[in-house]
Amino acid sequence: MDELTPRQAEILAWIRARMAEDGLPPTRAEMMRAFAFHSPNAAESHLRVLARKGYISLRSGTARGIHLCNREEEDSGLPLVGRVAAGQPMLAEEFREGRLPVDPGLFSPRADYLLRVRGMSMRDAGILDGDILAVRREAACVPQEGQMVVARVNGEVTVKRWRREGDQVWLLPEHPDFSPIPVDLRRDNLIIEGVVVGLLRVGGKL
Amino acid sequence: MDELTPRQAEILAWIRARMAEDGLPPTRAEMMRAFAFHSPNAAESHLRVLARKGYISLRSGTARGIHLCNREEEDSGLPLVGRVAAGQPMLAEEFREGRLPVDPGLFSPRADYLLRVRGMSMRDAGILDGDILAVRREAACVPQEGQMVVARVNGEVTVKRWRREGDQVWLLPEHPDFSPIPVDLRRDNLIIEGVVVGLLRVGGKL
DNA sequence: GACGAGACTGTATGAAAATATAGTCATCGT
DNA sequence: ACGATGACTATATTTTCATACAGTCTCGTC
Repeated sequence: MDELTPRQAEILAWIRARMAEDGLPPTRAEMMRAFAFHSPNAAESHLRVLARKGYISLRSGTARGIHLCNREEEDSGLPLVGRVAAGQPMLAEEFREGRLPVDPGLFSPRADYLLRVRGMSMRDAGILDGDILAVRREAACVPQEGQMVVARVNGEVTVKRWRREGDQVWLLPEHPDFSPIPVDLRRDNLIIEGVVVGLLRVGGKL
Repeated sequence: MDELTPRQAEILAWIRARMAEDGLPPTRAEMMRAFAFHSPNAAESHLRVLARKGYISLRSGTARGIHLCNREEEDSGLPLVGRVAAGQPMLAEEFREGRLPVDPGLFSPRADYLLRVRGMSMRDAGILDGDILAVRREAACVPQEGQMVVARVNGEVTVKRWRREGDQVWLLPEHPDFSPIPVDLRRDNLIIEGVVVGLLRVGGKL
């Protein structure tokens, strides 16, 4: 996919906006008016370039025959992250299990990604093995007492309830067979990967 | 909103499909070809009727200026049903708590509606009070052993695990404080309102 | 049996839209 | 200094489209 010049990007953005707004791709004449061109050919040649670079496709001979070639990335839904290896960033490609068609705004605050839960340590909070958590990335922000967080302790990712007493943090499981994880903020490396804002269970063992 | 004739409904359905398929509303000529009309005016007059009845709107003077007026019903997402009173149909307006932007196809089999859970009788299956279940309507179909169902026993709606032994059905809770509900198919009135295909927990007490 | 609504045919017409051709002007890399 | 590229102006030429007008044929109903 070729790079766009600023002008081309501007025009593509406008086309996107127009199509989102009123559902119909623009004509050359409409583009001409919008950008104060004095010739429909200015629009035509821009469309040609955008088509050549793969951002749109044009159906010849048809009115408003402009079709957006969607970047696969900004599709829709949220990325689902599976097992995360120690030391690797959360959203690294290797751990993605795909995307689920979930509206980020379904949760409040909105979710940034989905994480598949392993293990039963949060069973008594109604979170079972295989469940999918909706997670809000809360970069460098202190969680509320009792909030459920996705934390990374010395590289290891875990989902637990948050409790803090000064420099001492406790990551509390919700299952009698598991023990709280003590974290000393002065010694241990603690990263908050996000707070849990929702839960999704689909298929399988309902 | 006026009723449509079968022919009009057929044409509206085709327009919907066309627009979903290739993103562009059809022209009169395209409709003419699709329905083997011999005159573009056949298409034109159908569009006029659909517009008059409020199913579409037409932008005059613009190519492909057809816009679908979305029935609020089939908007998107799924209806969320709250407390259901005895004897009333599941999807009656009175019990709707609104709609959630959830893709029905997120679940498999696909969900038909969402139901908010009351009580803790399914706690040990990871279903808590206030949780939202995705339910697939399974009209007149026998559930699988052990499947979680939304059942209506003598008018009362409940979510339980299904177990059948001949004419005797047991609706099993998943909580030691609750007792199985015995249902005698010869005496009791049992309606399966659907099977549980997913779970959603959003906001609040995570 | 007249009447209107629904579902068309058949023919036109002008505006809307795609698209070609021939240039201008500035910028950038070689 | 030169050619390629980007961003246009200006004018034309077809198609493509929306849309009007004048009918036909078949129902159901009043």
